[in-house]
Amino acid sequence: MPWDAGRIRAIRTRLLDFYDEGRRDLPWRESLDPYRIWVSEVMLQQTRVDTVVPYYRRWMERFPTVEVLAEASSEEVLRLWQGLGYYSRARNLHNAARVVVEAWDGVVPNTVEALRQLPGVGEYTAGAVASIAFGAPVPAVDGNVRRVLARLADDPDPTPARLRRWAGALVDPERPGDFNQGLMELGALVCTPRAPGCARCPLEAECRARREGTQELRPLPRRRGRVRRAVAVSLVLHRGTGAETEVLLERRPDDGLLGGMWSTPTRELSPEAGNGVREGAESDRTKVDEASPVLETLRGLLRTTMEDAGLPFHSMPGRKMGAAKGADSLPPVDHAFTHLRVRYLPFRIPLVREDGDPDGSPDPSPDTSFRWVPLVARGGVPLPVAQESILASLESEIGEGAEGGPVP
DNA sequence: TAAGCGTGGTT
DNA sequence: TAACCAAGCTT
Repeated sequence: MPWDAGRIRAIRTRLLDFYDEGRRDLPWRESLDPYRIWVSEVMLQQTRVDTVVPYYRRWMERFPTVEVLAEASSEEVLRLWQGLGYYSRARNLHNAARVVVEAWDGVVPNTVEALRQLPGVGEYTAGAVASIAFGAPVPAVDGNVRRVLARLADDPDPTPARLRRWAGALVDPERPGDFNQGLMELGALVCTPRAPGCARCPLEAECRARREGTQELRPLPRRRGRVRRAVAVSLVLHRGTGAETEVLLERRPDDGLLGGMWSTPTRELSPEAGNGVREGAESDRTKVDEASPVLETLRGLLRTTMEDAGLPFHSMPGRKMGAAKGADSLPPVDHAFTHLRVRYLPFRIPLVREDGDPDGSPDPSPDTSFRWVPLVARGGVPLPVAQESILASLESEIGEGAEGGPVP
């Protein structure tokens, strides 16, 4: 343990003073309601405070209690999370709310061990909720705390177990929630990853890295894996005209990338084909000649989509299986995930309903994951950012030539 | 233990 | 443009 009892007392006092004077006014600091603290901690996982604030306000307006959240549909829950990323957080929070209502009679459990059992609640979140909402003298080690402690102890790469031990010894038993938030606040505002403000740090006198001049080298950056690159074809089937336009969307499986979110049917190119496309791609539209792997992928995607959604090919008069060649490309959309960079190549195909043909473009049967959704309102379904972008370009394309022409 | 999982801001 | 980062969790 790098600090004796006297040092620990000094750290507690100075940190709590710092927090009392400099704490930011944030919406989740307006009450100690465990549910509200819990939601904020989940939203803040790997996400900036400024980004979270508006989401948090909307969430609390719609889901003010754990009971209200538990009764909501997963569709609406994801819709309110749309744009925040890491969507498993929303699914886990929703499921955890149901657990709290059913197994805990609607009362959020007050121990680290019990909180830890809830889906989406790990060691950090359990400690944060237990200390902030319930006053439990337990540590809460996030990225900020890791950085602050690594510098205080001048340890290049402290293990999680060591960090928990240190934080547990330091936490103020009288005000554990404020102490833990103070540690995080210090990391966020003063003890920053680059150019830390040591001159205004309340713990400067206790900081070994500062004394050694190594503060900017602590802690060691986490090495990250390679970012995979991919090219994918997206099929934008639409029917109707103008404000009545609808697009065919598919709900993605609950596990994996963008789980539970809705999307135009999309298929990745093989890695080799994807590389070829990226090398040749310059224009803002995708050219598809007969031998193009893009066209092959689009053909396969079109066929399986029509089959799976139960749409008859005669809803594309004169085109049938040749419909893919008649597809119009929309502008490519480049999107970067944490571990994946995708170039989406969207193609649109209008499905027409001939007079007297009631099966022109029927609704998919309810047991499929497909649905026709109004383009303008997006049907209220949750969409990933890249899909919003694809649908926006369809809107602007359809808007031209419709009433009034393009918007100035 | 390491990889998978989003997005937007900053450098 | 690319790399890096931000109140982590799950498998």
